[in-house]
Amino acid sequence: MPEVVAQQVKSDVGLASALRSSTLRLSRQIRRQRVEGVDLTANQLGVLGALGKHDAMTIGELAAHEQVKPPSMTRIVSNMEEAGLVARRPHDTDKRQIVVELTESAHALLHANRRRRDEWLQTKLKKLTPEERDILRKAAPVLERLAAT
Amino acid sequence: MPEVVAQQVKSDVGLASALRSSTLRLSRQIRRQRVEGVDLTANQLGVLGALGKHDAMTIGELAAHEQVKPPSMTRIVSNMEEAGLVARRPHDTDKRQIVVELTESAHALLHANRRRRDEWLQTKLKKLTPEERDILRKAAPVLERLAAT
DNA sequence: TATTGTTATACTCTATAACTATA
DNA sequence: TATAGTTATAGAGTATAACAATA
Repeated sequence: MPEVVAQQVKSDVGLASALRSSTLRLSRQIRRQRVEGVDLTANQLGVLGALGKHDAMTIGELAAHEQVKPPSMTRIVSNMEEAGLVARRPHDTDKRQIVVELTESAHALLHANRRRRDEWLQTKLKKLTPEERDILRKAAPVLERLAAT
Repeated sequence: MPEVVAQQVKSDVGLASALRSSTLRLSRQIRRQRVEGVDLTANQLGVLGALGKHDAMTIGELAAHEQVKPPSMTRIVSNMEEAGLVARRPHDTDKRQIVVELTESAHALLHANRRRRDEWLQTKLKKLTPEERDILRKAAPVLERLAAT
């Protein structure tokens, strides 16, 4: 019954509720799409994503970002280093700190994951009507603004 | 530079990419909003959500849904039972199976979480322009359709 | 003296294998 | 004989406490 949905969405309460449920559901499906053969833990994926954005971070920064304690992050980074995903190097000025960076293969993995998810989403978008795609095209910049703040 | 965004979104590739990144980012922020004082593990939250949708599920169904092995689900359910979130009862016809249901307080918790997230989203929506909200109102049913399939 | 990261140790969570009850 | 759930045991991951190096 699309009328019900449309009516709910007229109010701001209904809009928030509709956006919440569809965003959460869609995100779960997107997250499921990733390159096979490489199985990482949730925290490893988090570190990968954080380093993909911030380029270089210290152990402490990564621990705070992923909400784990420093000793745990030491271990996580060590495992990822063994797997060839990250590299440690000394901080430029503060010799106590350790800077962690992504390796080339980790960058490639991130890129491949992103591509796979986009391809999956594209096939889903193809199943919509042209009018629906138009609506989403207009909504995309708004959603980006909503997510950015 | 909004022009760049608008131009990217003209193609289906750009639309998929924009939807992917904004959906994932927004969902992370939504997930962060929840009632305080009640800290549950990811799997406990998953069980809570699954039971919220399907009302009553067996241990085996929950294990498959949360992608853990039956012995792990036995433990998860036992912990949640101690916390007063779920209750076990025997299956109506098959005495081997155990049916798990949410307690009243778990229903209340789910409801409170949903409300908190909606309120948070509403304050974010208020910061948009009326035109942007209109665009989202039109897009909401499309997003629900996209997430539903 | 404070801070960053690591090591040592204990605890929690999950999986595999074995067991019990029911189909 | 097969299936659903539980129990026993081992392995992976995280946290707290103690430690080393540097600020």
